[in-house]
Amino acid sequence: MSDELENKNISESAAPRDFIRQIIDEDLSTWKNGTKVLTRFPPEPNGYLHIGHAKSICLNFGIGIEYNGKTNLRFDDTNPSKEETEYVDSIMEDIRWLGFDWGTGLFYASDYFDKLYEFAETLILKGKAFVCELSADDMRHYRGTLTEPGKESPYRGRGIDENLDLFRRMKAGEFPDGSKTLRAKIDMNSPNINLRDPVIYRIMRAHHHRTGDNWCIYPMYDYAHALSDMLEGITHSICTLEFEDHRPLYDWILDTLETPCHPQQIEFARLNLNYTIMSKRKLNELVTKGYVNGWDDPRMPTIAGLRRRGYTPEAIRNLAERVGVAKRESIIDVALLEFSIREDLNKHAERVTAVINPLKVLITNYPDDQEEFMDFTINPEEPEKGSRKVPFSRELYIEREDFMEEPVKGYFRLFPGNEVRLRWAYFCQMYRF
RNA sequence: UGCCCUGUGGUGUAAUUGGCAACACGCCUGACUCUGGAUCAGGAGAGCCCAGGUUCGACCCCUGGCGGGGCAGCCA
Repeated sequence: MSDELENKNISESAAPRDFIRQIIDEDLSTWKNGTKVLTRFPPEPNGYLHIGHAKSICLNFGIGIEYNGKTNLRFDDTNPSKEETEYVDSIMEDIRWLGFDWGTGLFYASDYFDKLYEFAETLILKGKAFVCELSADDMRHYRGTLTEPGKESPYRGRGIDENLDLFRRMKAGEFPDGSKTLRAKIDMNSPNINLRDPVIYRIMRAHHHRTGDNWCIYPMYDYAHALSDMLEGITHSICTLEFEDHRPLYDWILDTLETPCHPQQIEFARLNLNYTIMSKRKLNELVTKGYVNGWDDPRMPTIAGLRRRGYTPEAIRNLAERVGVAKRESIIDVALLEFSIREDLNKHAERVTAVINPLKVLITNYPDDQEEFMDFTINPEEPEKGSRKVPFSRELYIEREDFMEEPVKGYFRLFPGNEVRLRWAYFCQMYRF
């Protein structure tokens, strides 16, 4: 009995699994995180979500649902100079509209600013971070190039106490913007540029949408992201390909801090659609320069735009499922997006009829004084939706396109001598016109 | 010319992980007097980037090439 059940489950879940789900299956079988599966969707609130984000949302939240796990929504708000609350509101609305729910898992990277700061001091105490005074320009020169190793900053050898003192004073606001940074002490000779003593804190006096003016130093993405994932106990941190080279840094941060949990970062290829702009920067430009009427302009590939355009959440979710998940960069044909909405609309949209370009038809053998109401099925695929009544009489109108005086080959609609069926009504034949 | 990733029909994604390639979209043909942008039935289209190697046998393993993408923000 139990064997049967097991086999059934196996065969039912035998549908092609993408490599991420395969990794999760494997982790579950090796009991890596027990039975826990916790993902997260971490948008930066600096723009509206677009169809590309939808793929990531469906992936992350989809996994949360399938594995009986959860998915957190975490706003990655570590750069106050470009983030706004208008965006966090729109992002939440769009995710809900797509049909997903983060439950109690709503967070902001800024929720962790205090803890992040503590971790930074710990790094300094461990001799793994130092305060650097190189200018942005100098730092770039010291970094080396893709083919040449970098040079160590002259400030790299500072003592722990001095670093700690300086970092505290950075936080206290004693130094001007850009004058100092806190850097991880890793390896200036690394072939991976992300490991050449990356900046983890910068001084920036900007009003933060949540913490106001409490801080004048803000953590960098790599540092904040790894630790935020860790603090939430994320098991699988799914992101796009361009962060692949950042994974060693992600791991270095958690390993060096010897954190109690260490999420696994997994990268997949983002969605690309032909003829479609998928860059937040460019979409932002379209909006701010007034080329379109806002982020929800129906011409925009944003979730809000698609919604106004008439797309349904189902259609978008189906698209995400159809395009799959893999690591190779690809460009999906918009025809697939269009197919998804046609399919969904064909299945669920309620039909009504209208004659745009009318052509009068006289049913010569139908009584002049009679009128009856025909049942028009609202949606043939969903008969439970019932029907509505439409009058039928001697005189009625059809679409001009449905008639051709001289039919071309293959024309099956009304033409002299031809008999056709009037949908949901009678057959009729044309004698004169 | 450093490091990382990637290379299967037109476009995407698969192949129970060594036994000669499936699914979806698109395309073509036929059927249908009730949405012809629908439905149903068929079909064409890749021999898996290339070259060696291992093996009875490789899309799946090894070696070497070639192609595509990413990385030098105090952005994410």
